[in-house]
Order: sequence, then structure tokens, then C-alpha cells
Amino acid sequence: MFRIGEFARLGGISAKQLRAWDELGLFRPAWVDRWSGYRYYSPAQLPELRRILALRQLGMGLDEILALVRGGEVRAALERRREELERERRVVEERLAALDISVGAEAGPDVVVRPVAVEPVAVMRVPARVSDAFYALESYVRDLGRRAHRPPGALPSEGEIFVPVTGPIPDTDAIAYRRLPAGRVAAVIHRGSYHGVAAARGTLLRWVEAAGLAATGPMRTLYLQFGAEPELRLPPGWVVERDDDLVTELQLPVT
Amino acid sequence: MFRIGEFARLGGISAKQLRAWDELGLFRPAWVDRWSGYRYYSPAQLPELRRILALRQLGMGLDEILALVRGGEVRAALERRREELERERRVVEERLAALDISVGAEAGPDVVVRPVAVEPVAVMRVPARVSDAFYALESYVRDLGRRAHRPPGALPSEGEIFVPVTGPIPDTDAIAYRRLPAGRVAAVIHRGSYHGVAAARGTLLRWVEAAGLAATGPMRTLYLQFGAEPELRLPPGWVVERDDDLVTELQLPVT
DNA sequence: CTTGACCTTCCCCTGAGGGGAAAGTCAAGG
DNA sequence: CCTTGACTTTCCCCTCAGGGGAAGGTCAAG
Repeated sequence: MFRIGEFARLGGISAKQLRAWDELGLFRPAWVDRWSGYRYYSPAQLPELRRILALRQLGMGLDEILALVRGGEVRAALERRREELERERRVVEERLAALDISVGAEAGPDVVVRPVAVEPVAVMRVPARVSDAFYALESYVRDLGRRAHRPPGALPSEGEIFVPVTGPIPDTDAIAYRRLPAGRVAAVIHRGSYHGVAAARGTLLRWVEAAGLAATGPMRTLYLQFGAEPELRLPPGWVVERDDDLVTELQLPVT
Repeated sequence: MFRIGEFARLGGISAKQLRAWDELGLFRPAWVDRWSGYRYYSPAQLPELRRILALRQLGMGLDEILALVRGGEVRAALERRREELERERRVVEERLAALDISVGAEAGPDVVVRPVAVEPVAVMRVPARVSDAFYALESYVRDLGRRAHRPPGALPSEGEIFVPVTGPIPDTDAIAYRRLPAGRVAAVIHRGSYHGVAAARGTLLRWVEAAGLAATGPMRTLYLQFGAEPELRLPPGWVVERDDDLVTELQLPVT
């Protein structure tokens, strides 16, 4: 029989952990002195402790280990754990790839991969002047009372512009309802005149390729600063600048 | 100017995070209404937000990102982050390897890799009968008042047995002071008669090879249940069993 | 003016323990 | 028998990066 400190040393673990695992019901002392509360452990318990440590070495959570020592399905748990670990490995690999790009670019384009939700929109083929088309599209949607409070955008490769809507709308010759699919996008934000957008587009495409990702849909352009946000009152001393205040986001759906 | 909710949606982040980052000083609103406390953000802030998200995407901690946006050394931080990520990758790879072994062995030998501290010991070449040798070694160390309260062991490949000591001791013809080096060991615990130890030894060696590790020293055998622990009072009803109560740990120093 | 969406701060929760305080226990040495 | 120092007990707070939710204040549209 060992007291907690010595048993902890033998097991290669801290006494704190043994106390916590006792309280958790994961690993209990062989005997507890009613009077003093001292926990006593037997060397015969070491194999069981080692089994727990072996499972924890695989990165399993204590609750799952608890289920296992109580007679859970070992094989299934290991399979779950493997999938989890392979996800972790993918994350690390992606981070390393992104880091390589950042190092190479030295404070690069700040591309971010993030999930986006489904986006219900009214789309319109662009015939000629983009600003006229936006005006027509916005008017149509607003008159229906269906304008969603999110910025408008474009699918340049399709020659289409879109405006978010709160639900289905009737189609016209020029305008159609569509739901841009949810998924992960690689996104970069461009601030300044639209002349720079083409360059940002190229940067984004190169980034995605360097990160080992594959595009799964057409690129989206979002006009974050283009009449989309509500006319909130400006704070005192707030000055809207010229070109610098144009903010555009480019999104490329990936894997 | 956007209120926090809309800006959060544009940025692909939660309002909670924006509030926390404001308090942290990592990312502040462009303007805060003195009266209502409302935070207002400008679209021109989106690039800065995206830079933070790009760094966070590399798995950096907020404190480090804070140091960076305050003008820290980007290149050095990325280098640190790369080392960290490569450590993480090694951990995941090791876990996957260990998991493969567990799946193959179906509740296998429960090998654990763990660090051990330096162990100052008195070692003795074993001439003939092991039990006689232990008696002599233990007596010598105890008479010097130098016995450390840890279990005795052996280095089978060297034909040596050892007993932990609390500090240097004078050598004799047969006995020498030595410090077993610290490091990581792969360890397995065997419970039962010593006949099974040889099999456990083989299992441990195979495990280490399958895990892609390399031995960096002689295997150590620790007799966890062999007169090493103090004669603590036995709890009422506590029965010491026969062979089952022998507990032996095998440790192999690795990488 | 109402209404509903939105915002504020405040508090508690996560997982797997670590650090440390105050008080009780044990074993060895004198 | 007493002291001493190592050890143990419970209890509380801390981590990290937020999430959940309550109570109450604010905003903008109809």
C-alpha cells in the first residue's frame, strides 16, 4: 500500500490527477482511511492506471476513457479517435502550409479560410453598365420588401451581380432567385479603388493553390462598402475618405 | 459604421469575440457611443480584423497576436509558431502510430511513453544468486543511511542490479554509485510471476519499433512490488496474494 | 408610440488539471 | 512522550478563448 504521493511517482502522474480521477470515478484508491481521509493505493492497481495513461496518450478525453474502463466498446472508441486525430493532422498541415505562405509573402495578403452560410440572393446578368444594373436590381428587391441587410456582390466569372434577399422572389426576364451554397471559402479583403481588385484576385488564387486547396465554385466579390450598409449617423468628427473607404471582399469556395 | 452584430457577420466572427478583443485591447471599435456604450465599427477596419484572423488561423495565441499588432517581430513569431506546429504534428503522428498498435493488439500491452528524472543509484554486478545480491546491496546502502524511498531495479542487459540512493556513496569492489540519466522512456507494467517478464520485454521492444521510436539506452527493470515499499499497516481485510502481487515495470529509454 | 431586434454588462461554464492556503496526519528521531 | 518535517486533506482561484444566458437599456422601422 502506498500513499498518494509515492503511488503518483510510481505511476508517472501527479497526486492532483489521482485525486481528480478519484472524484471523477475514473480511478479509485484501493482503500481510503475513514478517519483521516488518506487515500491508499496498491501496486496491483498500477496496470489499470497504465491502461488509463495509455488511452490518455492517444489524446482521449477523460469522459471517454471513463466509459471505456466501465466496459465500453474499445474498438469503436479507437476508430472515433483515429478520425479525430486525422482531422487534427489535417488542421496542422493546413496551418503549416498557410504559415509557409505567410513567411514567403512577409505580411502577405491575410487570406482567411472560413465557413459561410447559404446566401439567398437575387442575381442579374450584367448587360452593360454595372452601376445601372445594381440600381435596377436593388430597386426591384427593395420594392418587394425583400432586401436582406447584407452587402451586395458579384460573380465575375459568370458576369452576374447579386443582392441578398430575405426569401424567394418572383423571377423576371433579367432577375432570378438563387441560393449561393454554404461551405468553406478562402477570403481576402481589399481596401481601396477597384483597380486593385484584379491584383487581389490573383493573389487569392495563388494563395489557395499554395495552400494545397482546390476551388469548388466561382469566385464571389462582396462590396462591403458600396451603399450596402444602413445610413447610420456618423460620429462627431467622423470623416468619410475617398477611395480608401471602398472595401471589397473576394471569396473563393474551397474543398 | 456598423453595429457590432453586423460587423461581426461581415468579419466572419462572433460579437462575443469582438467584445472580448476590445477589452483585451487587441481590436477596438472605431468609435464608442459614450452615452449608450454601443460599439461602432468601420468597414475600413476589416483588413485589420482579417489580419488578426489570419494569424489566429495559424493557431497563435491572442497574447502573441496582440504583441504582433503592437509592432512585434513578425518573422520571429512565425518561426516560433512553425516550431510549435511541428511539435504538434509529431505528437499527432505518434498518437496515430500508438493507436494503430492498439487497434492491432486489441487491448494491447498498454505501453506508455513518459519522462523520468535522473535516478541516483547504487549498482552492483550480479555474480550469481540475484536475491543474495539484492540483500547485500540493500544492506550496504541502508547501513549508510542512504536508501532512497523508491523501488529497486535491474539493468538486465548489463547484468546489474540497482537500488536508489539519496546521494553519492563510497564505492566498493562490487558496488558503485551511478546516476541513471533522465529522459523519455517507453514503459510497460507486468503483474504476476517473473516468468512473464521475458514476454513483456519482447512486447515492449516490438511496441517501440512499431511506434517508430529508437532505444537510446539499456532497458531498466523496476521491482515495484519486491520489498521496496515501506511496511505500511494493512487495511482491515486486506489480503496479500501470491504471485499476482508481483509487479514489475520495464522501461526502455527512447529518442 | 409600440414593437422587436439589438446592444450593454455581469455571471457562470467549459477540460484537465496547477498553485497555493489552512489545517490535519504520519513516521522518524531524540 | 514530544518535536519536527514531510506528507495529506479539502477548498478556492487560475488557466484559454470564448459560449450561454439573464436583466436591463437602445435603436429604428412601422
